[in-house]
Amino acid sequence: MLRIYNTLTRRKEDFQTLEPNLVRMYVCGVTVYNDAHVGHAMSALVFDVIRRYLEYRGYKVRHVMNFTDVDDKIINRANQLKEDPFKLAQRYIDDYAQNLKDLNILPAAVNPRATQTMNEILSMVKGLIEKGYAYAATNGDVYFRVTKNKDYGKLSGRKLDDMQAGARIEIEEAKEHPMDFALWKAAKPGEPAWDSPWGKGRPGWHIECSAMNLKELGEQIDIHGGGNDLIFPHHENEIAQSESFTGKPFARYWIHNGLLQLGGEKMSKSLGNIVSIKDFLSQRNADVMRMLVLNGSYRAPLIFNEETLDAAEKNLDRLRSGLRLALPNVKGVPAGSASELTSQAQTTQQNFINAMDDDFNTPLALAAIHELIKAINTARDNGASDDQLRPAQATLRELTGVFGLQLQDKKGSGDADKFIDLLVEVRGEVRKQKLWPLSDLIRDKLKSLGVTLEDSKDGTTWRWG
RNA sequence: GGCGUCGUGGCCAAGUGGUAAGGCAAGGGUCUGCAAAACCCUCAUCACGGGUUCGAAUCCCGUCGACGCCUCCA
Repeated sequence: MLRIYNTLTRRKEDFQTLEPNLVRMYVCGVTVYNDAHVGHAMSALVFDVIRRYLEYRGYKVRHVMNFTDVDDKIINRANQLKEDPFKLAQRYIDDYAQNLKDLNILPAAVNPRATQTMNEILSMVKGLIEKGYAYAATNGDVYFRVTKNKDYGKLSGRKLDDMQAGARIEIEEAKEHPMDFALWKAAKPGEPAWDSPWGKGRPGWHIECSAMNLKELGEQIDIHGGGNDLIFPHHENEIAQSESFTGKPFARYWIHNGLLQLGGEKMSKSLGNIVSIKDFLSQRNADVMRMLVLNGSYRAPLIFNEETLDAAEKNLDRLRSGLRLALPNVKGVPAGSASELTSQAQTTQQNFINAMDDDFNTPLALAAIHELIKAINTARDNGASDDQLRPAQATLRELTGVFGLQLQDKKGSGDADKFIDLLVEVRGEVRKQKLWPLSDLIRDKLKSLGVTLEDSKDGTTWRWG
Protein backbone atom coordinates (compact mmCIF):
# COMPACT_ATOMS: atom_id res chain seq x y z
CA MET A 1 0.00 0.00 0.00
CA LEU A 2 1.41 3.33 -1.07
CA ARG A 3 1.58 5.93 1.63
CA ILE A 4 2.12 9.61 0.97
CA TYR A 5 2.98 12.45 3.29
CA ASN A 6 0.20 14.99 3.01
CA THR A 7 1.10 18.58 3.82
CA LEU A 8 -2.52 19.22 4.63
CA THR A 9 -2.65 16.73 7.49
CA ARG A 10 1.09 16.60 8.24
CA ARG A 11 0.94 12.84 8.23
CA LYS A 12 1.62 9.94 5.96
CA GLU A 13 -1.67 8.64 4.61
CA ASP A 14 -2.74 5.64 2.57
CA PHE A 15 -3.06 6.62 -1.03
CA GLN A 16 -6.61 6.31 -2.33
CA THR A 17 -7.58 7.82 -5.64
CA LEU A 18 -10.92 9.44 -6.34
CA GLU A 19 -11.39 7.11 -9.25
CA PRO A 20 -9.88 3.63 -9.33
CA ASN A 21 -6.53 3.45 -11.11
CA LEU A 22 -6.60 7.05 -12.23
CA VAL A 23 -4.47 9.74 -10.64
CA ARG A 24 -5.28 13.35 -11.29
CA MET A 25 -2.07 15.21 -10.58
CA TYR A 26 -1.47 18.91 -10.87
CA VAL A 27 2.00 20.32 -10.40
CA CYS A 28 2.70 24.02 -10.35
CA GLY A 29 4.97 24.93 -13.18
CA VAL A 30 6.95 28.09 -13.64
CA THR A 31 6.43 31.72 -14.36
CA VAL A 32 8.16 32.20 -17.66
CA TYR A 33 10.22 35.35 -17.55
CA ASN A 34 13.74 33.97 -17.28
CA ASP A 35 15.87 30.87 -17.69
CA ALA A 36 14.70 28.09 -15.41
CA HIS A 37 17.26 27.03 -12.81
CA VAL A 38 18.26 23.75 -11.23
CA GLY A 39 15.84 24.38 -8.37
CA HIS A 40 13.01 24.15 -10.85
CA ALA A 41 14.67 21.05 -12.18
CA MET A 42 14.62 19.50 -8.73
CA SER A 43 10.90 20.02 -8.39
CA ALA A 44 10.19 18.76 -11.87
CA LEU A 45 12.38 15.71 -11.24
CA VAL A 46 10.68 14.91 -7.95
CA PHE A 47 7.28 14.86 -9.55
CA ASP A 48 8.57 13.02 -12.58
CA VAL A 49 9.79 10.23 -10.34
CA ILE A 50 6.49 10.22 -8.47
CA ARG A 51 4.62 10.00 -11.72
CA ARG A 52 6.83 7.22 -13.06
CA TYR A 53 6.38 5.27 -9.88
CA LEU A 54 2.60 5.67 -9.89
CA GLU A 55 2.57 4.41 -13.45
CA TYR A 56 4.84 1.56 -12.49
CA ARG A 57 2.30 0.62 -9.84
CA GLY A 58 -0.39 0.45 -12.48
CA TYR A 59 -2.05 3.84 -12.24
CA LYS A 60 -2.91 5.92 -15.20
CA VAL A 61 -1.66 9.38 -14.38
CA ARG A 62 -3.19 12.49 -15.82
CA HIS A 63 -0.41 14.93 -15.17
CA VAL A 64 -1.03 18.63 -15.62
CA MET A 65 1.64 21.28 -15.36
CA ASN A 66 0.85 24.92 -15.97
CA PHE A 67 2.71 27.91 -17.29
CA THR A 68 2.09 31.29 -15.75
CA ASP A 69 2.47 33.40 -18.84
CA VAL A 70 1.17 36.76 -17.70
CA ASP A 71 2.18 38.57 -14.51
CA ASP A 72 4.15 41.52 -13.21
CA LYS A 73 7.55 39.96 -13.61
CA ILE A 74 6.95 39.03 -17.20
CA ILE A 75 5.67 42.48 -17.98
CA ASN A 76 8.62 44.13 -16.27
CA ARG A 77 11.13 41.96 -18.03
CA ALA A 78 9.46 42.55 -21.36
CA ASN A 79 9.60 46.28 -20.80
CA GLN A 80 13.26 46.01 -19.91
CA LEU A 81 14.05 44.08 -23.05
CA LYS A 82 11.60 46.10 -25.11
CA GLU A 83 10.05 42.85 -26.18
CA ASP A 84 6.43 41.88 -26.49
CA PRO A 85 5.47 40.16 -23.21
CA PHE A 86 3.66 37.34 -24.99
CA LYS A 87 6.62 36.65 -27.23
CA LEU A 88 8.91 36.68 -24.24
CA ALA A 89 6.70 34.22 -22.40
CA GLN A 90 6.52 31.96 -25.43
CA ARG A 91 10.27 32.00 -25.76
CA TYR A 92 10.75 30.85 -22.17
CA ILE A 93 8.00 28.29 -22.45
CA ASP A 94 9.83 26.74 -25.37
CA ASP A 95 13.09 26.86 -23.45
CA TYR A 96 11.56 25.21 -20.42
CA ALA A 97 9.98 22.47 -22.48
CA GLN A 98 13.40 21.80 -23.94
CA ASN A 99 14.96 21.77 -20.45
CA LEU A 100 12.48 19.17 -19.30
CA LYS A 101 13.11 17.04 -22.33
CA ASP A 102 16.85 17.27 -21.82
CA LEU A 103 16.35 16.16 -18.22
CA ASN A 104 14.40 13.12 -19.43
CA ILE A 105 11.26 14.33 -17.71
CA LEU A 106 8.09 12.87 -19.15
CA PRO A 107 5.85 15.52 -20.67
CA ALA A 108 2.64 16.39 -18.86
CA ALA A 109 -0.62 15.46 -20.48
CA VAL A 110 -1.38 19.16 -20.82
CA ASN A 111 0.44 22.40 -20.16
CA PRO A 112 -2.33 24.93 -19.66
CA ARG A 113 -1.49 28.61 -19.68
CA ALA A 114 -3.11 31.45 -17.84
CA THR A 115 -3.72 33.38 -21.03
CA GLN A 116 -5.50 30.42 -22.56
CA THR A 117 -7.73 29.82 -19.58
CA MET A 118 -9.26 33.26 -19.46
CA ASN A 119 -12.90 32.20 -19.82
CA GLU A 120 -12.64 29.81 -16.92
CA ILE A 121 -10.84 32.37 -14.82
CA LEU A 122 -13.48 34.99 -15.48
CA SER A 123 -16.36 32.69 -14.71
CA MET A 124 -14.69 31.58 -11.52
CA VAL A 125 -14.17 35.14 -10.35
CA LYS A 126 -17.78 35.93 -11.19
CA GLY A 127 -18.97 32.87 -9.32
CA LEU A 128 -16.93 33.77 -6.26
CA ILE A 129 -18.41 37.25 -6.25
CA GLU A 130 -21.92 35.87 -6.59
CA LYS A 131 -21.37 33.57 -3.65
CA GLY A 132 -20.06 36.41 -1.55
CA TYR A 133 -16.50 35.09 -1.42
CA ALA A 134 -15.12 37.97 -3.43
CA TYR A 135 -15.76 41.62 -4.12
CA ALA A 136 -14.87 44.20 -6.70
CA ALA A 137 -13.01 46.98 -4.98
CA THR A 138 -12.98 50.65 -5.79
CA ASN A 139 -9.54 50.47 -7.36
CA GLY A 140 -10.74 48.09 -10.08
CA ASP A 141 -9.23 44.97 -8.48
CA VAL A 142 -11.28 42.01 -7.38
CA TYR A 143 -10.30 40.49 -4.04
CA PHE A 144 -10.99 37.24 -2.32
CA ARG A 145 -12.62 37.76 1.06
CA VAL A 146 -10.52 35.59 3.38
CA THR A 147 -12.73 36.13 6.39
CA LYS A 148 -15.61 34.44 4.56
CA ASN A 149 -13.59 31.23 4.21
CA LYS A 150 -13.70 29.74 7.69
CA ASP A 151 -10.83 27.31 7.29
CA TYR A 152 -8.53 29.73 5.53
CA GLY A 153 -4.99 28.84 6.61
CA LYS A 154 -5.53 25.12 6.99
CA LEU A 155 -2.79 24.09 4.60
CA SER A 156 -0.04 26.28 5.99
CA GLY A 157 -1.25 25.98 9.57
CA ARG A 158 -1.76 29.66 10.06
CA LYS A 159 -4.51 31.70 11.56
CA LEU A 160 -5.59 35.00 10.13
CA ASP A 161 -4.89 36.71 13.44
CA ASP A 162 -1.33 35.40 13.58
CA MET A 163 -0.64 36.53 10.09
CA GLN A 164 -1.80 40.05 10.65
CA ALA A 165 0.47 40.43 13.62
CA GLY A 166 3.80 40.07 11.90
CA ALA A 167 3.15 40.50 8.24
CA ARG A 168 4.96 43.36 6.65
CA ILE A 169 2.36 44.12 4.13
CA GLU A 170 1.66 47.41 2.54
CA ILE A 171 -1.98 47.55 3.31
CA GLU A 172 -3.94 48.20 0.19
CA GLU A 173 -6.71 50.48 1.33
CA ALA A 174 -9.24 49.12 -1.08
CA LYS A 175 -9.09 45.76 0.70
CA GLU A 176 -11.59 44.89 3.35
CA HIS A 177 -9.03 42.78 5.15
CA PRO A 178 -5.26 43.05 4.77
CA MET A 179 -4.97 39.37 3.86
CA ASP A 180 -7.53 39.53 1.07
CA PHE A 181 -5.77 38.67 -2.14
CA ALA A 182 -6.31 39.66 -5.73
CA LEU A 183 -8.30 37.48 -8.08
CA TRP A 184 -8.29 40.11 -10.77
CA LYS A 185 -5.97 43.05 -11.18
CA ALA A 186 -6.93 46.22 -13.00
CA ALA A 187 -4.58 46.94 -15.88
CA LYS A 188 -2.34 49.94 -16.02
CA PRO A 189 -2.04 51.66 -19.38
CA GLY A 190 0.03 49.65 -21.83
CA GLU A 191 -0.19 46.39 -19.92
CA PRO A 192 -1.66 43.25 -21.40
CA ALA A 193 -5.33 43.23 -20.48
CA TRP A 194 -8.53 41.36 -20.99
CA ASP A 195 -12.07 42.67 -20.86
CA SER A 196 -14.05 41.83 -17.77
CA PRO A 197 -17.15 43.00 -15.93
CA TRP A 198 -14.76 44.94 -13.65
CA GLY A 199 -12.91 46.68 -16.43
CA LYS A 200 -9.79 45.78 -18.30
CA GLY A 201 -7.37 43.71 -16.31
CA ARG A 202 -5.61 40.40 -15.83
CA PRO A 203 -5.87 37.48 -13.47
CA GLY A 204 -4.17 37.38 -10.09
CA TRP A 205 -1.52 34.78 -9.57
CA HIS A 206 -3.49 32.17 -7.70
CA ILE A 207 -6.76 32.08 -9.60
CA GLU A 208 -5.22 30.72 -12.78
CA CYS A 209 -4.22 27.50 -11.08
CA SER A 210 -7.68 27.01 -9.62
CA ALA A 211 -9.23 27.64 -13.01
CA MET A 212 -6.82 25.37 -14.83
CA ASN A 213 -7.44 22.58 -12.36
CA LEU A 214 -11.15 22.92 -12.86
CA LYS A 215 -10.80 22.94 -16.61
CA GLU A 216 -8.28 20.13 -17.01
CA LEU A 217 -8.93 17.84 -14.05
CA GLY A 218 -12.31 18.72 -12.59
CA GLU A 219 -13.53 19.95 -9.24
CA GLN A 220 -11.52 17.46 -7.24
CA ILE A 221 -8.04 16.12 -7.82
CA ASP A 222 -5.81 13.52 -6.21
CA ILE A 223 -2.40 15.13 -6.02
CA HIS A 224 -1.39 18.73 -6.01
CA GLY A 225 2.30 19.44 -5.89
CA GLY A 226 5.01 22.04 -5.97
CA GLY A 227 7.92 23.43 -4.02
CA ASN A 228 7.31 24.03 -0.34
CA ASP A 229 7.74 27.74 -0.86
CA LEU A 230 4.36 27.64 -2.57
CA ILE A 231 2.49 26.40 0.48
CA PHE A 232 1.76 29.93 1.50
CA PRO A 233 0.26 31.96 0.03
CA HIS A 234 -0.14 30.27 -3.33
CA HIS A 235 -1.56 26.89 -2.45
CA GLU A 236 -3.43 28.22 0.55
CA ASN A 237 -5.19 30.65 -1.72
CA GLU A 238 -5.84 28.05 -4.35
CA ILE A 239 -7.63 25.91 -1.80
CA ALA A 240 -9.64 28.86 -0.60
CA GLN A 241 -10.75 29.79 -4.11
CA SER A 242 -11.44 26.32 -5.39
CA GLU A 243 -13.30 25.06 -2.36
CA SER A 244 -15.30 28.22 -1.97
CA PHE A 245 -16.27 28.00 -5.61
CA THR A 246 -17.17 24.32 -5.80
CA GLY A 247 -18.12 23.65 -2.21
CA LYS A 248 -16.05 20.47 -2.35
CA PRO A 249 -12.68 19.43 -0.98
CA PHE A 250 -10.11 20.31 -3.62
CA ALA A 251 -6.96 18.16 -3.58
CA ARG A 252 -6.64 14.99 -1.56
CA TYR A 253 -2.88 14.92 -1.24
CA TRP A 254 -0.70 17.98 -1.12
CA ILE A 255 2.88 17.06 -1.89
CA HIS A 256 5.68 19.58 -1.47
CA ASN A 257 9.33 19.13 -2.27
CA GLY A 258 12.13 20.66 -0.23
CA LEU A 259 14.16 23.39 -1.82
CA LEU A 260 17.53 23.16 -3.41
CA GLN A 261 20.27 24.79 -1.39
CA LEU A 262 23.16 26.59 -2.95
CA GLY A 263 25.74 27.87 -0.51
CA GLY A 264 23.39 27.40 2.39
CA GLU A 265 20.54 29.33 0.86
CA LYS A 266 17.75 28.37 -1.42
CA MET A 267 18.34 29.15 -5.04
CA SER A 268 15.95 31.71 -6.33
CA LYS A 269 15.64 34.28 -8.99
CA SER A 270 15.27 37.07 -6.49
CA LEU A 271 18.43 36.12 -4.60
CA GLY A 272 20.33 35.90 -7.86
CA ASN A 273 22.27 32.77 -6.88
CA ILE A 274 21.23 30.86 -9.92
CA VAL A 275 22.55 27.98 -11.93
CA SER A 276 20.35 27.60 -14.97
CA ILE A 277 19.36 24.18 -16.20
CA LYS A 278 20.99 24.97 -19.49
CA ASP A 279 24.31 25.80 -17.82
CA PHE A 280 24.11 22.72 -15.68
CA LEU A 281 23.52 20.45 -18.65
CA SER A 282 26.43 21.96 -20.51
CA GLN A 283 28.63 20.67 -17.67
CA ARG A 284 27.00 17.48 -16.50
CA ASN A 285 24.75 14.71 -17.67
CA ALA A 286 21.04 14.87 -16.92
CA ASP A 287 21.33 11.70 -14.88
CA VAL A 288 23.61 13.52 -12.45
CA MET A 289 20.92 15.99 -11.43
CA ARG A 290 18.45 13.17 -11.16
CA MET A 291 20.78 11.11 -9.01
CA LEU A 292 21.35 14.08 -6.75
CA VAL A 293 17.61 14.28 -6.22
CA LEU A 294 17.17 10.54 -5.76
CA ASN A 295 19.91 10.36 -3.17
CA GLY A 296 17.86 12.39 -0.72
CA SER A 297 14.31 12.59 0.52
CA TYR A 298 12.20 14.74 -1.75
CA ARG A 299 10.86 16.67 1.23
CA ALA A 300 14.24 17.66 2.61
CA PRO A 301 16.46 20.47 1.41
CA LEU A 302 18.89 19.35 -1.28
CA ILE A 303 22.50 20.42 -1.06
CA PHE A 304 23.82 21.33 -4.48
CA ASN A 305 27.54 21.80 -4.86
CA GLU A 306 30.51 20.35 -6.70
CA GLU A 307 31.10 17.78 -4.01
CA THR A 308 27.59 16.39 -3.95
CA LEU A 309 27.48 16.44 -7.74
CA ASP A 310 30.75 14.53 -8.01
CA ALA A 311 29.42 11.95 -5.58
CA ALA A 312 26.25 11.64 -7.64
CA GLU A 313 28.31 11.09 -10.74
CA LYS A 314 30.31 8.33 -9.08
CA ASN A 315 27.13 6.77 -7.83
CA LEU A 316 25.94 6.59 -11.42
CA ASP A 317 29.19 4.95 -12.52
CA ARG A 318 28.51 2.39 -9.89
CA LEU A 319 25.02 1.71 -11.21
CA ARG A 320 26.40 1.38 -14.70
CA SER A 321 28.91 -1.21 -13.51
CA GLY A 322 26.01 -3.57 -12.94
CA LEU A 323 25.05 -3.40 -16.58
CA ARG A 324 28.42 -4.45 -17.98
CA LEU A 325 28.68 -7.60 -20.02
CA ALA A 326 30.12 -10.86 -18.81
CA LEU A 327 33.87 -11.25 -18.71
CA PRO A 328 35.43 -12.55 -21.89
CA ASN A 329 35.50 -16.28 -22.55
CA VAL A 330 33.61 -17.35 -19.44
CA LYS A 331 31.94 -20.72 -19.18
CA GLY A 332 29.15 -19.70 -16.87
CA VAL A 333 28.43 -20.51 -13.25
CA PRO A 334 26.49 -23.48 -11.85
CA ALA A 335 22.74 -23.21 -12.26
CA GLY A 336 22.34 -22.80 -8.52
CA SER A 337 24.37 -19.60 -8.45
CA ALA A 338 22.52 -18.25 -11.42
CA SER A 339 19.17 -18.78 -9.80
CA GLU A 340 20.45 -17.15 -6.64
CA LEU A 341 21.13 -14.07 -8.67
CA THR A 342 17.65 -14.15 -10.11
CA SER A 343 16.16 -14.48 -6.68
CA GLN A 344 18.24 -11.53 -5.49
CA ALA A 345 16.70 -9.56 -8.34
CA GLN A 346 13.24 -10.40 -7.07
CA THR A 347 14.17 -9.45 -3.53
CA THR A 348 15.55 -6.17 -4.75
CA GLN A 349 12.44 -5.43 -6.70
CA GLN A 350 10.31 -6.06 -3.64
CA ASN A 351 12.56 -3.93 -1.44
CA PHE A 352 12.42 -1.21 -4.04
CA ILE A 353 8.64 -1.24 -4.03
CA ASN A 354 8.45 -1.30 -0.25
CA ALA A 355 10.76 1.70 -0.06
CA MET A 356 8.91 3.68 -2.69
CA ASP A 357 5.56 2.81 -1.16
CA ASP A 358 6.72 4.58 1.98
CA ASP A 359 6.31 8.13 0.76
CA PHE A 360 8.65 7.66 -2.18
CA ASN A 361 11.70 6.82 -0.12
CA THR A 362 14.14 7.00 -3.01
CA PRO A 363 17.33 6.78 -0.91
CA LEU A 364 16.17 3.49 0.53
CA ALA A 365 15.05 2.26 -2.87
CA LEU A 366 18.45 3.20 -4.20
CA ALA A 367 20.10 1.16 -1.48
CA ALA A 368 18.05 -1.83 -2.64
CA ILE A 369 19.33 -1.31 -6.16
CA HIS A 370 22.89 -1.26 -4.86
CA GLU A 371 22.37 -4.69 -3.33
CA LEU A 372 21.48 -6.00 -6.73
CA ILE A 373 24.50 -4.34 -8.33
CA LYS A 374 26.74 -6.07 -5.87
CA ALA A 375 25.13 -9.44 -6.59
CA ILE A 376 25.45 -8.96 -10.33
CA ASN A 377 29.09 -7.91 -10.11
CA THR A 378 29.94 -10.81 -7.86
CA ALA A 379 28.29 -13.23 -10.26
CA ARG A 380 30.19 -11.72 -13.14
CA ASP A 381 33.46 -12.01 -11.26
CA ASN A 382 32.65 -15.64 -10.62
CA GLY A 383 32.26 -16.25 -14.32
CA ALA A 384 28.56 -15.88 -15.00
CA SER A 385 27.67 -15.70 -18.67
CA ASP A 386 25.64 -12.95 -20.29
CA ASP A 387 22.66 -15.27 -20.42
CA GLN A 388 22.96 -15.78 -16.70
CA LEU A 389 23.39 -12.09 -15.94
CA ARG A 390 20.64 -10.91 -18.21
CA PRO A 391 17.55 -11.43 -16.01
CA ALA A 392 19.06 -9.55 -13.09
CA GLN A 393 20.28 -6.81 -15.37
CA ALA A 394 16.80 -6.54 -16.83
CA THR A 395 15.47 -5.93 -13.33
CA LEU A 396 18.18 -3.36 -12.79
CA ARG A 397 17.14 -1.59 -15.98
CA GLU A 398 13.52 -1.78 -14.96
CA LEU A 399 14.03 -0.20 -11.55
CA THR A 400 16.45 2.48 -12.65
CA GLY A 401 13.95 3.17 -15.40
CA VAL A 402 11.29 3.87 -12.80
CA PHE A 403 13.71 6.43 -11.43
CA GLY A 404 14.00 7.86 -14.92
CA LEU A 405 17.72 7.21 -15.08
CA GLN A 406 19.09 6.60 -18.53
CA LEU A 407 22.48 5.16 -17.57
CA GLN A 408 23.76 5.55 -21.05
CA ASP A 409 27.25 4.41 -21.68
CA LYS A 410 29.55 7.26 -22.25
CA LYS A 411 29.84 7.30 -25.97
CA GLY A 412 32.48 8.08 -28.47
CA SER A 413 31.75 7.95 -32.15
CA GLY A 414 30.30 4.54 -32.97
CA ASP A 415 32.43 4.28 -36.07
CA ALA A 416 35.52 4.05 -33.95
CA ASP A 417 34.41 0.87 -32.23
CA LYS A 418 35.75 -1.59 -34.75
CA PHE A 419 39.10 0.16 -34.82
CA ILE A 420 39.29 0.01 -31.07
CA ASP A 421 38.43 -3.67 -31.20
CA LEU A 422 41.30 -4.08 -33.62
CA LEU A 423 43.72 -2.19 -31.41
CA VAL A 424 42.70 -4.25 -28.41
CA GLU A 425 43.21 -7.41 -30.39
CA VAL A 426 46.65 -6.36 -31.51
CA ARG A 427 47.51 -5.31 -27.99
CA GLY A 428 46.47 -8.79 -26.89
CA GLU A 429 49.21 -10.21 -29.09
CA VAL A 430 51.65 -7.68 -27.73
CA ARG A 431 50.77 -8.78 -24.23
CA LYS A 432 51.29 -12.41 -25.08
CA GLN A 433 54.82 -11.46 -25.97
CA LYS A 434 55.01 -9.63 -22.64
CA LEU A 435 55.92 -6.37 -24.30
CA TRP A 436 54.57 -4.45 -21.32
CA PRO A 437 55.82 -0.93 -22.11
CA LEU A 438 54.16 -1.02 -25.53
CA SER A 439 51.02 -2.59 -24.16
CA ASP A 440 50.77 0.06 -21.44
CA LEU A 441 51.40 2.79 -23.96
CA ILE A 442 48.44 1.65 -26.03
CA ARG A 443 46.27 1.55 -22.91
CA ASP A 444 47.36 5.02 -21.80
CA LYS A 445 46.89 6.54 -25.21
CA LEU A 446 43.42 5.08 -25.51
CA LYS A 447 42.59 6.33 -22.02
CA SER A 448 43.46 9.84 -23.05
CA LEU A 449 41.05 9.41 -25.96
CA GLY A 450 38.31 8.40 -23.53
CA VAL A 451 38.57 4.63 -23.88
CA THR A 452 39.16 2.54 -20.78
CA LEU A 453 40.76 -0.89 -21.14
CA GLU A 454 40.41 -3.52 -18.48
CA ASP A 455 42.50 -6.66 -18.62
CA SER A 456 41.36 -9.86 -17.03
CA LYS A 457 42.79 -13.33 -16.95
CA ASP A 458 40.84 -14.38 -20.01
CA GLY A 459 40.93 -11.28 -22.12
CA THR A 460 40.45 -7.57 -22.30
CA THR A 461 37.29 -5.50 -22.24
CA TRP A 462 37.01 -1.85 -23.11
CA ARG A 463 34.47 0.91 -22.76
CA TRP A 464 34.09 4.61 -23.31
CA GLY A 465 34.62 6.72 -20.24
C1' G B 1 7.81 38.60 16.35
C1' G B 2 4.45 34.38 14.44
C1' C B 3 4.11 29.58 11.86
C1' G B 4 6.85 25.36 10.10
C1' U B 5 10.95 21.92 8.87
C1' C B 6 15.38 20.16 10.60
C1' G B 7 20.41 19.16 13.20
C1' U B 8 22.99 11.15 12.03
C1' G B 9 30.56 9.25 10.33
C1' G B 10 35.38 13.56 6.34
C1' C B 11 30.92 14.72 2.57
C1' C B 12 25.71 13.43 0.80
C1' A B 13 21.95 10.60 3.17
C1' A B 14 18.15 6.44 5.11
C1' G B 15 16.35 4.88 9.76
C1' U B 16 11.43 7.73 14.18
C1' G B 17 11.18 2.88 20.69
C1' G B 18 14.96 -2.70 20.76
C1' U B 19 21.67 -1.68 20.48
C1' A B 20 23.03 2.82 13.35
C1' A B 21 20.83 1.26 5.25
C1' G B 22 23.23 3.02 0.93
C1' G B 23 26.55 6.24 -2.07
C1' C B 24 31.12 9.26 -2.20
C1' A B 25 35.92 9.80 0.09
C1' A B 26 39.86 7.23 3.07
C1' G B 27 42.88 2.89 4.75
C1' G B 28 44.04 -2.47 4.22
C1' G B 29 43.50 -6.95 1.25
C1' U B 30 42.25 -10.44 -3.15
C1' C B 31 42.87 -10.45 -8.42
C1' U B 32 46.61 -8.37 -12.19
C1' G B 33 53.04 -8.26 -15.45
C1' C B 34 51.42 -3.34 -13.87
C1' A B 35 47.01 -0.64 -13.85
C1' A B 36 41.84 -0.25 -13.92
C1' A B 37 37.39 -2.47 -12.65
C1' A B 38 35.16 -5.82 -9.49
C1' C B 39 35.09 -8.34 -4.83
C1' C B 40 36.35 -8.68 0.70
C1' C B 41 37.58 -6.05 5.30
C1' U B 42 38.00 -1.41 8.37
C1' C B 43 35.84 3.47 9.47
C1' A B 44 29.69 7.06 13.50
C1' U B 45 26.11 6.02 19.02
C1' C B 46 23.04 9.92 16.13
C1' A B 47 23.85 19.10 18.10
C1' C B 48 23.87 19.79 23.60
C1' G B 49 21.36 19.30 28.63
C1' G B 50 17.52 17.08 31.32
C1' G B 51 13.23 13.56 31.57
C1' U B 52 9.88 9.12 30.32
C1' U B 53 11.01 3.77 29.53
C1' C B 54 13.49 -2.68 30.99
C1' G B 55 15.35 -0.19 26.60
C1' A B 56 15.68 6.14 22.67
C1' A B 57 19.07 8.65 17.22
C1' U B 58 13.79 7.47 17.45
C1' C B 59 8.84 10.04 22.75
C1' C B 60 8.61 14.70 26.19
C1' C B 61 10.86 19.48 28.05
C1' G B 62 14.73 23.03 27.56
C1' U B 63 19.19 25.22 25.17
C1' C B 64 22.04 26.26 20.94
C1' G B 65 22.21 26.25 15.66
C1' A B 66 20.48 25.92 10.43
C1' C B 67 16.80 26.52 6.82
C1' G B 68 11.84 27.74 4.82
C1' C B 69 7.26 30.66 4.92
C1' C B 70 4.83 35.14 6.76
C1' U B 71 6.48 39.70 0.34
C1' C B 72 7.36 37.52 -6.11
C1' C B 73 9.53 32.50 -5.76
C1' A B 74 9.86 25.06 -7.70
